[in-house]
Amino acid sequence: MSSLLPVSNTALDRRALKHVQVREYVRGLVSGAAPGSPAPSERELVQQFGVARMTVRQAMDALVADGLLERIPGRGTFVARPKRSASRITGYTEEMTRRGMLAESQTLLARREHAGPGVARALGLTEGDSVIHWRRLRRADGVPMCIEDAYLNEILLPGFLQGGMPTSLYDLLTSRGLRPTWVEDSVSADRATAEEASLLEIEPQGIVMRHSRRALAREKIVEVSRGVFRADRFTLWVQLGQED
Amino acid sequence: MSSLLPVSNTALDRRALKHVQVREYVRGLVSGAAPGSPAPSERELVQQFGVARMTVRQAMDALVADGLLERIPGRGTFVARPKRSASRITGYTEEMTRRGMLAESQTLLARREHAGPGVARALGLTEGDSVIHWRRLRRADGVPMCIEDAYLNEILLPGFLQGGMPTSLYDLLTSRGLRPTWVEDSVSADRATAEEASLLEIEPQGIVMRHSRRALAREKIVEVSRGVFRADRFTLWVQLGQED
DNA sequence: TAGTGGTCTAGACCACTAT
DNA sequence: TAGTGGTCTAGACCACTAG
Repeated sequence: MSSLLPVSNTALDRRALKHVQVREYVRGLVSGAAPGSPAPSERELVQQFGVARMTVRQAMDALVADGLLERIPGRGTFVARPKRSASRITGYTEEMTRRGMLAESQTLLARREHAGPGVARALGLTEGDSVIHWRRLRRADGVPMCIEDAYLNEILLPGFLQGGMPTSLYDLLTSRGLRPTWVEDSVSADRATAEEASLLEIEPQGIVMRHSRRALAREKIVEVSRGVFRADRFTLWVQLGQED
Repeated sequence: MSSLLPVSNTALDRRALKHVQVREYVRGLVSGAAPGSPAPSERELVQQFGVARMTVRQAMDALVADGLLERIPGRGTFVARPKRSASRITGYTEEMTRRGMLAESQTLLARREHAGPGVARALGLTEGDSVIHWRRLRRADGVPMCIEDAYLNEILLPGFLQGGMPTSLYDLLTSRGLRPTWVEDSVSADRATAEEASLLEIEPQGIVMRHSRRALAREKIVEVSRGVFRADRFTLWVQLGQED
């Protein structure tokens, strides 16, 4: 089904596990291939790599579990068409960029505070513990879009306030290995307060969407935030996927 | 680690695959067990079932992939603590019940219509195709909460309008094997129209949240809906999870 | 040291698909 | 009939953990 390569091209590297080598070899073949195109058969890979079939199956199992390959009994193994997936967990900058808008932020406040009861509970800390409070006015294509208050667990982010504030919190969290892998969001609709209306440049009592988020990375709460969005310029989109 | 059972208690049923039998046996042991408690060791199961170790590993691999078990090299296999997962895909009835409220619905309209351009595109049909249009006023604990317009692909739901309308659309879809496994939602905030305000029993121009959904089952669009929620009584909650 | 999971071998038979 | 993936065997050696 696929052209046989000389063994020298797929020679085993003694330092790596065999099933990993087979897996990564097949992943390379498959990445970029059109959905439905055939992968090498298991017995073909047994020949190429000189390993047992169970070893090849272990490699292929991983790729099938990843959704890259699809097995069809009696026919072969094929490149799977990408499955519809759930929304990626993003912050404001990434989300607006994805929508083709220019994301800008203006820091209104960035300091260490003692956690009040609400923030402490949300961050899983004790009242009075040190937290980072970062308030920004966030624009999209130059127009005010959102006022965001983020509270961060300072223990997880030492030196955060010294480092010069980044544009994207999520980029920074990613670089520290703390990109959220689970979030709980709530969204409601309300009228803006006078201060909010002024900052967002909307009419007094104008409609806003209030967004709250608790974000976890490595089973720890790294971010708690509240965002107030102009309802006339913001629609929330969410995709949800479920197995079976 | 676990008490040995007489072989007769775990005798092999010739009609079922061995790895499935081992898997379901272990699943039974594990369900309800406290996180962290040990599962039988692989070699123990080899003895009990009289199968090869690779067969036991195949069974355990499935449970590990399901997130029920966790392997710790050198120590054993243990009941994993449940991982935080994404929101379950639900309809109104299920969601309100989950929140501890009584969900009731009043059908305002249920009929076959010819799809307009918007609905046709959303359902992946051609303009003029037959669709089911179902409009309901939905209450929670007796109070109006939402006006929902659902459009359904009639080809996927033959005889739908004849069957007596159910309370829960998602229960019906589930029973027909068409429970959505992927949805795309959008949520925005707005002022109610006069008709909406009247039905929802809120002040004219009161604030509402507009929710739209496209729902897929078996790679086909089964439901397209729009809901208008009273903003004073409804907050949207979403959990999102991501691997790594 | 005994027990665990991780990896790997070299076969085997089956049901199924395509030619 | 030849090839495929699905299942299964009966061993083996390794690194690691715990008493």
